[in-house]
Amino acid sequence: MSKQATEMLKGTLEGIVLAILAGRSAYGYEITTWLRDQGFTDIAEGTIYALLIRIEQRGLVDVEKVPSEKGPPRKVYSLNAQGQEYLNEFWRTWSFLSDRLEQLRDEGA
Amino acid sequence: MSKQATEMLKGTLEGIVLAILAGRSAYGYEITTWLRDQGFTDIAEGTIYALLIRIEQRGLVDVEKVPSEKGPPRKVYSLNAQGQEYLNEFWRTWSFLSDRLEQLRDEGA
DNA sequence: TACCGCTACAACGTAACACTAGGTACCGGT
DNA sequence: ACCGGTACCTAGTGTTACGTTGTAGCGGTA
Repeated sequence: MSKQATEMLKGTLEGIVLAILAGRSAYGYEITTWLRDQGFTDIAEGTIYALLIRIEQRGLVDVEKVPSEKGPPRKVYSLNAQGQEYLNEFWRTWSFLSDRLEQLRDEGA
Repeated sequence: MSKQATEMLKGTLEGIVLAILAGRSAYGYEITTWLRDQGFTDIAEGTIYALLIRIEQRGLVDVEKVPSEKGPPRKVYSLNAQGQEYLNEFWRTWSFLSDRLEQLRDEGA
């Protein structure tokens, strides 16, 4: 992946995953494949798992172990109230940044 | 500053500064105050200077020392061809990310 | 003269995060 | 018995923004 994309993902990837979980519960492998389908072809699996553990430890998500037909049991994550609040804050921060950047791109100054 | 904003700035701040320099030449202190005016109230001075040194070493900007009426001489930065190309790449990367996020926000999934 | 505040730049160590590159384990089909 | 797909996890590395501190020139003021 381009170094630009890597750095730009810092902070936003967390928001992306939380936003996904706001729509529906999901497990790590599922999120990874979904991201790949969306065009994030170069996001490493390990990155997602590390991120999920982080947000779990921060208490932003609830976890449930669900046995799978194939392979080891799935850890299904779902956004809880605290996570929703954190996600709202994320959208506010991102909107601010997004607005500034759009302005810069249009005005050229 | 919120930790979210801090992380989200990684990668984007560089693009922001390059975008500013695409519009006009500027020196560190000027950029810092401009950013503060734009609402980036918590960006540290040291952060900007470190960033400017980085992009200078990568050859994205040209530098000219200009004596100042007040204080030490200014290092005036201006975007060169390579920097412009890098900036274009930045916009492409950012557009991709921005599109995905807008989609997530609207669909809620 | 002595001091303060503003301008302008730089250096040092720290925390957070995504990446690379592995590893473990379970299952079905050949 | 083996391989590929599913599903999860860990250790170490590099980049980046932050906080803090330091240097230095200049103008105003007491």
